[in-house]
Amino acid sequence: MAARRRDAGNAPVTITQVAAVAGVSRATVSRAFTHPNLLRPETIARVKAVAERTGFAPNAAARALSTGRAGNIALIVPDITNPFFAALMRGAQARARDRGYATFLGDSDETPQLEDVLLSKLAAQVDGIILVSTRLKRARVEEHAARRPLILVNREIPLISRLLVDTAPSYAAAVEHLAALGHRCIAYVGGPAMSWSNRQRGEAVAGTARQLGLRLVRIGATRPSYESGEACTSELLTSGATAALAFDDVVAQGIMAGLARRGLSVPADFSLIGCDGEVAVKTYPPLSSVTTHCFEAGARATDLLIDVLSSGGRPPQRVRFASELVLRATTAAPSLRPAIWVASRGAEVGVDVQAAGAAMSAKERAAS
Amino acid sequence: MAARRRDAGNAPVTITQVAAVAGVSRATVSRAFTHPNLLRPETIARVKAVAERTGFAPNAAARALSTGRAGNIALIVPDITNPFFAALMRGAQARARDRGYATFLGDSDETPQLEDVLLSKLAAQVDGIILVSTRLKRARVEEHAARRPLILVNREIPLISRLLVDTAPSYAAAVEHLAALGHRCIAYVGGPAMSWSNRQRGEAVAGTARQLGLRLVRIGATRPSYESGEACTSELLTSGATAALAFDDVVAQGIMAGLARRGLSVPADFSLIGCDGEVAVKTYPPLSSVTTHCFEAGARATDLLIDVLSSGGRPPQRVRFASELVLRATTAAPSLRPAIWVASRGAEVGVDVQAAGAAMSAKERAAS
DNA sequence: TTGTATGCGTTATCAT
DNA sequence: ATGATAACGCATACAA
Repeated sequence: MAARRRDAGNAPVTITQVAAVAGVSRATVSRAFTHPNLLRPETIARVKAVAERTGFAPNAAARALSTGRAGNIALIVPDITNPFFAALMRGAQARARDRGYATFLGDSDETPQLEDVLLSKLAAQVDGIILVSTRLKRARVEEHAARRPLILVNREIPLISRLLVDTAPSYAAAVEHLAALGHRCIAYVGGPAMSWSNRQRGEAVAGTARQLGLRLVRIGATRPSYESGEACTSELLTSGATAALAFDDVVAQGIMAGLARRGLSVPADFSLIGCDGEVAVKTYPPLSSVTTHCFEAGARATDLLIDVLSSGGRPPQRVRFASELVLRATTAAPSLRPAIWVASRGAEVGVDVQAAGAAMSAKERAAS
Repeated sequence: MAARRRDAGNAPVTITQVAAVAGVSRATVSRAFTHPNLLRPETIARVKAVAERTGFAPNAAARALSTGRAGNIALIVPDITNPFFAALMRGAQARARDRGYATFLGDSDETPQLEDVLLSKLAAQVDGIILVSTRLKRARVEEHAARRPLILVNREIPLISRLLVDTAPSYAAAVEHLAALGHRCIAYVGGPAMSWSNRQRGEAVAGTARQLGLRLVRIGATRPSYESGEACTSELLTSGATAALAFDDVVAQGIMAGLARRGLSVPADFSLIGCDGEVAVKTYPPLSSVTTHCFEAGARATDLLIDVLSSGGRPPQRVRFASELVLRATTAAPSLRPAIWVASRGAEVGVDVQAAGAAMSAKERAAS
């Protein structure tokens, strides 16, 4: 029983106490909050007044136990600090709030194991789950989906409702844009191997490059991070490519820094295109990028989940979400001087930049 | 009653069913999960086997109702997409998971009203709340704190436990650093008026500037965003300052872009220092910045809350969290040519950059 | 329009 | 070491 926990003076006030004070039954108090239309206005007023005065707040657990509805959803993403996921979460959470749901947050740190743990723990107290860019293997996702209503964002599994941010046409357009500018050899700097988005983007780039007779080099950034983007720069430069499409803005931003450190300027020496649009507007020069409307996508994901919840067992939906290529200031005709040549020259000229970089790291190390 | 909801085929399996199949009482099943030490190993094994086979998962609502503990905490922040809060959330959520708690996410979109709504709705189903950088007025915070255990991050209210990321010494050091470089007039580009951090930083800057005989101009960025940072640039340049301390990295990043658009280079023409450290390492040149160790701060905040939860009514704690000034590559001796002069010259030279910017906005508008 | 009675699934007390 | 049973606070079918 719970009574023994009530040692503290400020025990939460319950429906029973409100009923006693207001001189009505517990059912009436309950109805005053959940079905006001069944009650006389004056009764409602009296009950609400007492509730206000006593500081009554419905016990969520009791309500959930009684109704079977928790009024909660869970949102599981690989990395909150990635601006794409952050914006998506923001949209999803805002919409959920507007529709009366509270949102659990799960950050899986890009690891399938943690995803699995989060999924299991959160499933117990939510009505449904939004699983974003999951790196979990299909069978495992299906098992979880069998237990709780679950929708996917950016992952394709036939019998599960899903929202797919369709970047393929935009990546194709991006390749065409680069070709039109005169680029003959381009690179795709990819993201996580298990990522549906990465496969989609890679295929769109490869297909279009083939059609247009462009040479394509593929470079892998395992985790979609600034660091891995920057780490790709050397490989990018030696590859012979004069332009690159990155898996996302964060990777592109890393590449921009890598190029700048080598004395190369974008887009004069190298052209670059990212994806998502959150970081892109904040770089200098502003990054040309495939905009995915992350915030709206999050809101739509919540809508889709709530649809699924209220439509007991209708066939799964497959919602496509459009993206657009937004040209800003990081693409231009290929440089006449090979970037790799400029870079090696830049290494000499830019000695103090490099040195400043090294000194800085030392300081950073000391500071942390 | 709940039975009528069970029309679907896959009703969740309960403790009662597991008990029946395993040939034990419900109490035993419960104990197998919560107090295994009270049971014979073979009994535990049998129960767990049945649970596994039937796919039993404890009903969180029932458990919460019975124990009075939800096993949840809530985290309320002004803006998830701000890298400081994103990193903090990540740390807080990770620690909470490790300590057996699930985390609700609330994004208040920088508005006190929404904060209030979130606080009220989430309070019902959590054991405690972490309220980050709240813009709510003190009395309101105290009311909420009276209902549920609640801790503050970066807000000072005497009787409530709080974690304060102490950036004052680092801002003071930053001012000293600029003075040592030879700057005589500096600017502080502030953040939200209701922000405790903003006040703290502003005072540290003002105090140190006074001590050192520096002229200080204060410029206000209402919301700590890239856009408002960029919007401050003109005012910054006309102010006569040769260096600026920003409220955070995001604002500093906006200023960097604003300067770049005017043909000014950092740090040659203008020195800049930000705060937080997440964005700072990703700009070019890398931004000198006060590192707040956001991730660890989040983890500590969770620890503090759980402390408060388990220490029924001990006196409130006040935890200070240190920060450090990390010098990267955005500060230097003041330019001999006034920045404002370079900027106006840059406006002519950089006409195509400006034009590109304008064209870009048009495209962006069309795309959205 | 309101009251009465019952059950939601779990945990904890008291037996055995 | 295990079983029987009474709460936990609320929502609803049913009665009035």
